[in-house]
Amino acid sequence: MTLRVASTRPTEPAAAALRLVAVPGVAAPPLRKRLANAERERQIVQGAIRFFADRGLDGQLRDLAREVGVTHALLYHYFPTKQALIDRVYTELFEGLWKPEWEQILDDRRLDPLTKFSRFYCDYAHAIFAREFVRILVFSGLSDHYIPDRFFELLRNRLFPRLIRETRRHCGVVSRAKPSARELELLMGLHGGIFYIGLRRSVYEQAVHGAEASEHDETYICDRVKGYLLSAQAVLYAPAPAGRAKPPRSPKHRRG
Amino acid sequence: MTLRVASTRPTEPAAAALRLVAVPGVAAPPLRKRLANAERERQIVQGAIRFFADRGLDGQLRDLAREVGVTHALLYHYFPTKQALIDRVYTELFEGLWKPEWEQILDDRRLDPLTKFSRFYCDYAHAIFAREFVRILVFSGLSDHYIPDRFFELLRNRLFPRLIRETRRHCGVVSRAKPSARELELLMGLHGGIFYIGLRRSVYEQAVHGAEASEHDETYICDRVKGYLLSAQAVLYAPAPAGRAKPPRSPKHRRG
DNA sequence: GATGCTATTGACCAGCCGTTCAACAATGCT
DNA sequence: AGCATTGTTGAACGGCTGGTCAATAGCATC
Repeated sequence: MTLRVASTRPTEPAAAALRLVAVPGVAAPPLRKRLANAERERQIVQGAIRFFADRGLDGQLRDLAREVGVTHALLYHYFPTKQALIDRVYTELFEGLWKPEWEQILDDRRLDPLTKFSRFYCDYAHAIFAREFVRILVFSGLSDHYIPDRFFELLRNRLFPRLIRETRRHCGVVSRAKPSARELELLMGLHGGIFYIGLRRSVYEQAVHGAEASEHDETYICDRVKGYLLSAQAVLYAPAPAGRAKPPRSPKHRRG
Repeated sequence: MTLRVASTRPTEPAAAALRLVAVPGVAAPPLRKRLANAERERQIVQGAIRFFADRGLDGQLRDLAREVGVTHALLYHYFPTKQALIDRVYTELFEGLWKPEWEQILDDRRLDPLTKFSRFYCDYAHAIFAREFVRILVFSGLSDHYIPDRFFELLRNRLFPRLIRETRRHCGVVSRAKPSARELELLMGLHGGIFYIGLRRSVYEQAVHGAEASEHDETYICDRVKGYLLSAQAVLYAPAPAGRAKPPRSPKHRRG
């Protein structure tokens, strides 16, 4: 609370003047400023994104308002209810997330699959690793599922089919069959492993290896992409060798 | 609320008798039962694990109490504060999680790296994918970090070094050097990708591919393990081929 | 069956939180 | 300068929530 003006005193003529005196050692109190409707709304939404990403969707409106520098009552001038504000945060966060150019890259006939995968995942990671997005995605997943539901729908429809297609192409497989569960699962290994980077950073806040690797993301991602394409070749589409594919013989090995 | 007894009426002699009449169509109200201290405590802790995993650590004690079938005041007979109960849930969830046999598997000199990886990750996945654990891990990560901090410490100290060692052995590399960031990151690709399975199931609650794959986890995990070891060989330790390793040439390619 | 121990409860408290509203004041218009 | 518009606020309300406590009642023991 940076306000130093006696807030209990009810509207006193001197109050307005008092607001203008600079309190030494304290940031200038945000005096009552009347903003354009759209401008203030933008402020609130941006503040809400940061706030809810930090404190979760259960964060208190009074705290959010304080961070934005307004009274919590003002929030109700712009949004009828807290849920409406959250919904706005959701859509704000969601739209503008998906870049159409990603699909262009993956459909570009001049590029080979490895290049497509690498370029796409480097850029995708860059976009997806925003702290706000990762955390609200997870918060939402733990409660109402709104963001994950929409997000996975996007992935399922626009991304995974293309990636499987390119995987097959890379491996010299010609097929337009629906991606098999096994193909998808191998891809999910790559995809999930990359998302895990964002999870470690924005949720666990653990730097697993010594360096803060943000700078080297691309190297690591390219490593993984190469590895994925290589293993797809060997694991999914390789002609079954004569030798037995030694099963792991785990403790319980039931098969439904 | 299944209680049909007028709860506003203050202690009336007939109240006790009323509790015993079965209300038709409603589950018999849990009449006041006096349990052994340890037994009730176990009930509460188990209930709390399920409850907090579902509703998050912000869940209300009154709701938890209702699920357990007691009054929320009783919780304070066993735990001095809500945080104490959460701490208990944390330790309960955490201890008994790590199986020493995992280290035995990875250190077993009679097994080859592929077998070690496969057996370990199949069993690890089986243990780690418990809905309660995954969700509380994430809840905790989003708030106090207690569980992820401890969990990653475990992974960093007991698991990753062994896995890197086995990776090198599989690739015919002899070195006792500290794992490099690049080695670790490739491993994190595998590890995170596997954890992502649990995330999809217990947090997003999205079945990415058609089938509910719980039964086939082992197949998919073995695929990924094979792929990882293969790619480690090719990506990390392969003698650099004469040809250029085509860089992905992403839009922004700055290097701090 | 009486007694003691304590597990269990209902009632209560203080503070928190979403929501409402009348009053106020910054800005634009005339 | 005066006025209308409306962005902004303080105060209040009702329900929720963690926590407390005296009173009650199940169980063991004799």
